[in-house]
Amino acid sequence: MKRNATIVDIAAHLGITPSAVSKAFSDHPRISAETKAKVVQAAIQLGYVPNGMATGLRKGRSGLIGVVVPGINYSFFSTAIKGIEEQVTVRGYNVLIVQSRDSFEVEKNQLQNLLRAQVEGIIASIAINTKNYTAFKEVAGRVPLVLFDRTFARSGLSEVTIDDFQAAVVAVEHLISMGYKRIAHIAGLSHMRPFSKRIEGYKYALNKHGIPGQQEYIIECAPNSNEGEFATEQLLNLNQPPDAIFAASDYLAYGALQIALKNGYRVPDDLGLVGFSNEEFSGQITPSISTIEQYSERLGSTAANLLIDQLTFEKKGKKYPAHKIVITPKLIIRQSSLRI
Amino acid sequence: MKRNATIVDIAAHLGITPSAVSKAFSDHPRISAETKAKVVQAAIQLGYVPNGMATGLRKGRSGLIGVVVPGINYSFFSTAIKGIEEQVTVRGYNVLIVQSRDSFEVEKNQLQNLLRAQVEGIIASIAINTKNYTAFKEVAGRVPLVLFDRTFARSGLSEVTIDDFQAAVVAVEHLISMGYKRIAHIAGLSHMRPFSKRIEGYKYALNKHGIPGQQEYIIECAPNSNEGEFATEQLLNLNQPPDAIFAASDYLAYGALQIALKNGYRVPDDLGLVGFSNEEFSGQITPSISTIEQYSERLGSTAANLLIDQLTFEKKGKKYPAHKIVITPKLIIRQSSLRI
DNA sequence: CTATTTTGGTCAAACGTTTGAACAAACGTT
DNA sequence: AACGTTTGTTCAAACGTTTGACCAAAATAG
Repeated sequence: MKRNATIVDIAAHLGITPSAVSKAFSDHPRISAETKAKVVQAAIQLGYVPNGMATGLRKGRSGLIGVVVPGINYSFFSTAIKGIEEQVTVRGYNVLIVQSRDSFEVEKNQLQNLLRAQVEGIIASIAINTKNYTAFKEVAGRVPLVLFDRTFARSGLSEVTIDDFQAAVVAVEHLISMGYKRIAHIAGLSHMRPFSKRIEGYKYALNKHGIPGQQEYIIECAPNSNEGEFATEQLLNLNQPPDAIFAASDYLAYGALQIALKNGYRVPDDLGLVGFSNEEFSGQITPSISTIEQYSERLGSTAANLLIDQLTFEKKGKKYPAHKIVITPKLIIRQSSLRI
Repeated sequence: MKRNATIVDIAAHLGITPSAVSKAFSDHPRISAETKAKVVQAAIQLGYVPNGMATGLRKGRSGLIGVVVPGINYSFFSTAIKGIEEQVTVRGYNVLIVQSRDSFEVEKNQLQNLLRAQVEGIIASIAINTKNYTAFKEVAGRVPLVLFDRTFARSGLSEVTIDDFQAAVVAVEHLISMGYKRIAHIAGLSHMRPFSKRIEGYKYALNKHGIPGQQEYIIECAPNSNEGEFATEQLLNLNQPPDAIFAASDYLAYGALQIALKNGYRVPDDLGLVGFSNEEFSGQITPSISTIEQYSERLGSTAANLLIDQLTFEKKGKKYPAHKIVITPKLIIRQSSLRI
């Protein structure tokens, strides 16, 4: 590994001072065109790459944005990160990504890591078992912070979310319009914001259309297909089993589908089904599952823009109040809920 | 945003010098236990977070590992990154992730970004249209570099791959053992290493079992379901259509499945099918698709370990020769190829 | 031909930390 | 009591870059 050439090497090479070189790079008006040319020449010749840590230290900026998500491999988060990365790159930043692995402790540690790395801002989606926002409030006192998707109830922090309430309403109203009468909801864990909103929306839609809600029609569980199967078994064993299920995730919906088919239900004829998130597979299986498109990539890029806006604003010493941006999701109607 | 407390602030606060504070933090033997205690006290009181750029500059290390992938949202890469992130974190590094968006130009730029950020090593999977490895060779002259999955033919660079050849052999032999006679291959783009290896393995397996290969039975295309559909139409329109297809990706296999079913083929009875990569959906659709598990997370963590090993080695001034690590993938037999 | 402006730099300090050398005070040894 | 050692700290330089102040020479003005 050869030592990196520095501005000093270039200066020595040309018989000028380092500061002249620095100014040449930044196109300073007091440096002659000739010198500038020689400097870039020497730079490529010596394979010069500016030392980001040095410039960062001097200029008080790292050019780094921190991102903390429960897990990068969840397709929702990975596409959100795609959106973040692209936007952030466009605006001249790099992105430092860490995982909380849905653990509060790890999350805290990782936030600390990001601060130590001198990130200029943080975009985060909170871990599933993070109950209070003190750690995040603390962080927000140091660098701009934007939460996305998984946020806190009333934290006063900037956030970008999708309108889970509205999405649930639309999904349920769609089922109602298809003539389903007894609509159940397999919910996610209700202490997480997105899921609680979906529950609220579900209840609201039923109520709005004069359909009595039943306690047994709402089952909370972790959003994976196994739990979906389990929940569906419970539902179908009720005295009055539902004739439609609104599931809080496509994985839950998939589990529901499996159990329904296994028990001889025809989907959508005997049982309507709407999922959530528009996972890759949900459009590809048979019957395809109606779902909610969350625009996760746009969610990411929106969060990135909000953060950087805030960043540049505060650099000018101006106060930037907390913003809440809500993205409206879209219902995708597929076979699983389309009965004629 | 309050200015971050520095070591100087702590020093002033306690009436000692910054260097004493620094030494206290690093548990220097010449600093009294009493002072050390006072320093950590003051540190938490003032909310001190060490400035990574300053320490990095001084110590000549950033604690950053760069990762460049075509796209973070491809499930293969996102799970590989999960593996990388976790391993790298354990070993005290952070990970700077960039996307090449499968563009050679972007890739080059992003590599430059990483170097500027002073990453201590880079883990990369090359863009689809990157034809030569000069840029990577260049990078490898500056920091340790490990390629994974998408690598160059004979670059002399360290790499971690899965045994695509062997995987293809196993897949095709499985089809043969199931009694399929005319086995076609929907391949990826053959200039990419993993795909060319799969083609070789496919040919080798046929040859080994005395099955004559046919040129029309191999179709190269981009690995998505649309292309898979297209390729399958071609195959099924041949005078002698195949009775089994080994597809170089689950998406291709999925496309094949769609077209097969549409044309009245029963899968696996009339047409056997094996995909590649074990994507989320391939186990969930009906019929479920036999496939190859690539252990992408382990691929990532292995690459991370290899890189950091090399890193620590070279820090001691020792030369670390290029390593090639090959992970053996596993055939997962599901409905699409299991005929009795 | 002196005075002023412009041109093209150089100088030095600073960003926050680390680290070897230096040093004063306290202690132990003969 | 003189000397060596240990203890606990301060000093100063360094990492690579940026930037305002400064300066000498050349160009322009009066």
